[in-house]
Amino acid sequence: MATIRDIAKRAGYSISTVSRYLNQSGYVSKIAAEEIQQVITEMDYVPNDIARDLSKGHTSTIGVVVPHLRHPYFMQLMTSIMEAAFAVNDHVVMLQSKYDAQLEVQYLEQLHRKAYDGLIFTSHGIPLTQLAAYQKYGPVICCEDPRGVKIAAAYTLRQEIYLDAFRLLQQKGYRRIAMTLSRPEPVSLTSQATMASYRQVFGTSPAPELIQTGVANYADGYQAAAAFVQLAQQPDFIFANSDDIAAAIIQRYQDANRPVPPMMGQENQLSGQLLKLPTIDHHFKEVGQLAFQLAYNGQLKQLPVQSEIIWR
Amino acid sequence: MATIRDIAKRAGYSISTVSRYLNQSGYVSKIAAEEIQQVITEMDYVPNDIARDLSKGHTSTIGVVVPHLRHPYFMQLMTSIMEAAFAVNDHVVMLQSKYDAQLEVQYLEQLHRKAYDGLIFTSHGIPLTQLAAYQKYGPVICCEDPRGVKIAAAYTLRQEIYLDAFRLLQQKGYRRIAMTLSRPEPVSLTSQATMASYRQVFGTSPAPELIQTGVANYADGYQAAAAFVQLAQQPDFIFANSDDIAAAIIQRYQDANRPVPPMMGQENQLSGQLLKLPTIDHHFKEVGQLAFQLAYNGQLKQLPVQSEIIWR
DNA sequence: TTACCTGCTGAAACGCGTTCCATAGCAAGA
DNA sequence: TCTTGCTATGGAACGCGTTTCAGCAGGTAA
Repeated sequence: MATIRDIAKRAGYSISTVSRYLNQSGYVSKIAAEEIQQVITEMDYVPNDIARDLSKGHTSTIGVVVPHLRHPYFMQLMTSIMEAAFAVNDHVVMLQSKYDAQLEVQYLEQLHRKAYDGLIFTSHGIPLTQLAAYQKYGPVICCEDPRGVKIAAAYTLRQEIYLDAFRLLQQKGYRRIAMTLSRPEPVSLTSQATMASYRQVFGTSPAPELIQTGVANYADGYQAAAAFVQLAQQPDFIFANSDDIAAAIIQRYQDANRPVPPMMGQENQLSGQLLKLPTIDHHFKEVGQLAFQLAYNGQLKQLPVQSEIIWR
Repeated sequence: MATIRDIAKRAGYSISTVSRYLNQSGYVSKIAAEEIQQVITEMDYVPNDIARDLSKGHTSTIGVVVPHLRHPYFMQLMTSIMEAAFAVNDHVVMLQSKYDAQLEVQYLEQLHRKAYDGLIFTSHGIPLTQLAAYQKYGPVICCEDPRGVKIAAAYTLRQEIYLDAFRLLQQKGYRRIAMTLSRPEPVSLTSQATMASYRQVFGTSPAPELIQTGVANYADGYQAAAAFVQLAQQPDFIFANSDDIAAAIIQRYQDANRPVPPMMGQENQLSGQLLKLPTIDHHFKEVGQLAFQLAYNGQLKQLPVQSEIIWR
């Protein structure tokens, strides 16, 4: 492979001049430019990006940590982050964490090692403070309410929208509300927000038999719904953690030939549109864009985004 | 930031010894190892990945070119490629092409510039031969039948499965079959395979009013279905290019209060399962894995994968 | 005693751009 | 005529690891 030195030698100019020509910076005479270009074409030369990165001290790449891609939440975030990165010619590498603490730390260490210019955690298993500690090595952005932790963040105001949602349900007369959650309460902020909102609106915790945790996808939902179907006293409403999961629950009720309770989902997914389910759109597109901006500029801001209830 | 030279100096050993210690290669005495480790810990040192990449001459990163992420085909491929890359500690960067020739060439040039160790095209706008030409700079893998072009490939045998599918439909007595396609025939190999198979089984091309192109997602499908709904002579079967799109078509028929023709989708998506639609599973998971292997090993093999009709 | 091997270490070259700084010709302004 | 100042260009250091190779103990087999 030809290097910039080969080009310089063959063209009869110095490395500096060739570099200046390549980057269109500084002075290069027209004649020099032409001669250099000729040699470049002849030798099929292109500068080596790795060397350039080393010299510049950055990679124009940001890492996005996702537990997995099954949940549309991550998909939507990924997509909008990519879109934003694309606009400024940055690269995005997807990093799977599976909520594995070791992997998450590994990615943070890679930030330290300059493998990325910044790191966005769409979700995480290790404590937020630990993420924050790595900010000395580069931008680390989380996608949740940092609640006092000094870390860059772009996130939806879940608590607020859940309050609104439960108030709406209360107002519509629902009292016995079943729920699915992705991860149990102490671990997941989303679950925390959901439960806290419920308690605030209804004054009590929901009956334990009305809560199913560990529900992340259609299959989980179908499985979890079995518990609801069996209940002697049926819920009068089901608050699912995604439209797909709501769809799975409906399926299970139908397969069991039982009347399907009214329900709502989240994420405004295709399945919800198909089944005309009410849903909550958390505006993840905006969250992703903001997260990227924070990573790109290295700002330590915290940017909340408003969610939206879609009733249908 | 501390460098390996700082560590060497402070520990009183040479750079080589530190490097050997870091990589657990060659000889390092126990005492040296301990002293070096101590200094590393003190100075919070980690080697710089960019420098390492430059030295090694590769990035442990492969690029995956996707037109967009809306189509689940790309999602599934991406996911399985990532999964495979993850297993060997490689990184995956997602590259959006939007079928833009300029962008595709840009990514190929980046391969030349060593930004990636290999490049997987899940789809492409520029000719396959042009992709093939870049193989001199590194592995370039396509995800379609290369039909004689010398390029690494992992792909599903679409033509075969479409033949099977149309034969099945013929056998079930369907004769007036409507279709949705993502891109018009000369551009898209998938569309080509679909139409060729149709012609081979039924002896003629389908009536033009039964074909809708440019249909890539739910919204497109809903739109395109309007044309079918209006037809005086209704199709007796609809062959959609994805389950989601089939779902959209059903929706449109229902919204228009017209009887819904039987139909099948592709991709074995959630919507298809929900609506109990027959479908074709193209086994993209396997395709993605194979594509990654080819990129990783730099082999110039062509690996076809069998699809599967799921009738329900 | 010579030959050779193993354990351990360091100097220096290498990978390949970018950038700072110095040098120099030449023209316009003082 | 002497400064400035701009255009052009080159030398060399720099970014930071990896790797090759030479060298030097101490030990052992021939």
